[in-house]
Amino acid sequence: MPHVSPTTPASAAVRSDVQRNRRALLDAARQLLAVRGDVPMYEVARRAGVGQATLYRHFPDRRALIAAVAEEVLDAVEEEAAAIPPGPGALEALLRLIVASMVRTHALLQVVEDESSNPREPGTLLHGLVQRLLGMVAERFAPAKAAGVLRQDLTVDDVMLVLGMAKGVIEGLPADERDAASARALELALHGILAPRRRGG
Amino acid sequence: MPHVSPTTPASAAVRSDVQRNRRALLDAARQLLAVRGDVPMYEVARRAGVGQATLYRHFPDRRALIAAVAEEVLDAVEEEAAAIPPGPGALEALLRLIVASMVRTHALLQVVEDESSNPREPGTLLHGLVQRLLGMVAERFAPAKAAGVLRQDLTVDDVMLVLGMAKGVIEGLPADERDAASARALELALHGILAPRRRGG
DNA sequence: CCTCTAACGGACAGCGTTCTCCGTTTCGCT
DNA sequence: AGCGAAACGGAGAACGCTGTCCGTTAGAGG
Repeated sequence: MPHVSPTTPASAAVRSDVQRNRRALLDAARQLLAVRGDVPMYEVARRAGVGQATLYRHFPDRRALIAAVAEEVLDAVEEEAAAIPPGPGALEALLRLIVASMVRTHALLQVVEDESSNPREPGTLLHGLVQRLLGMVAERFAPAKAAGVLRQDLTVDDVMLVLGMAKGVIEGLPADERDAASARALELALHGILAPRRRGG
Repeated sequence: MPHVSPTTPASAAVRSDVQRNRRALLDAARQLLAVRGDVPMYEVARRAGVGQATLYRHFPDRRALIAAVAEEVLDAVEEEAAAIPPGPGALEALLRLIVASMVRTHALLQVVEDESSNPREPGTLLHGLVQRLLGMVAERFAPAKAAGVLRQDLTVDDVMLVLGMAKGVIEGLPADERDAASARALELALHGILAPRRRGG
């Protein structure tokens, strides 16, 4: 059997409708996840204009869909982050970027939640994404700390904690208030709510 | 009909089993809500050792039960808060108290979530509790601000935002890490993650 | 144009949860 | 002890959601 039968190409090219549907599903999911995190699967299918079976053929379950959306969002964040000039201020800029993206999709919120719940446990579908997020932050953390921009007792975990804090503010807030509230929250996390100290204590 | 029939007391005293069951239900709910926020109602009934119908007779729906638990927790917080010496530092102490209680029950998390989602909309079952929480904070906010302990651009809303941030850190975290993580988060929110400024900027 | 196959879609089975119905028990009073 | 009323409990109806089944459709190559 060194050759294949006529009508069965060895490795079939991806059919056009498959690509199209996958795109439609991801777009639909992203749009719906922008508003709420607990979107029913059939809503996603409906919005994408496909049957539920198609959805499940592309993504074996709910988590897989969320992960796929989150992955695309992370891609976008990474791309935007690439435009940030490296240096002590890069971490702060990255945080603003991430929080702004969290406002736009609950998929990223899931990633942040997963990070805080089981930081080191692999096996989760989201784990790879958590690692990516962690990596992006860690990369900018070191220079910032070295330059003395950050408190000296700070760890990367603390920075991730800040993302968890932003999550708390965003979720359950009507969409049109998320931007302002999360920006303010990040501002508070960066500078604190107490009056500036005179010295370095 | 100025007098009542023998077997129907005008305003019946609360039957002992009613009181007992109500207590058992609230205790069961509080214990279960300490771990997770999405406890099934029948679990609460089972833990309390009563039937589901009894649960629903006492609390018309899920939200009513949560609200009742939250109310008791808020009572406790208020009592503890009374022991805080008034003054500029009272707000910070109160925040620690509230966050510590949020760690111990998801009922309070619900209140905080409700606060952020519709701060001014009455009608909600939790609205009264939100008001109480808001009141407790506001009471200590003014002195702190006047004493210059707080940043001068700060509003009470910002302080509530800090509670929302703590919520984000707490929820979805395994119970045994909540204390440390939320305390650290509060610390960050109070002082910020950036290095101390030399002057007052 | 024809055929083969992979992909599709709607309907539905299954599940976990909320809330209700109704026969039975318990309380409080005499 | 006896009685009426109120509260109880388990069983189950109703619901929303997830994930699957199978007859039908449509893509791609000959």
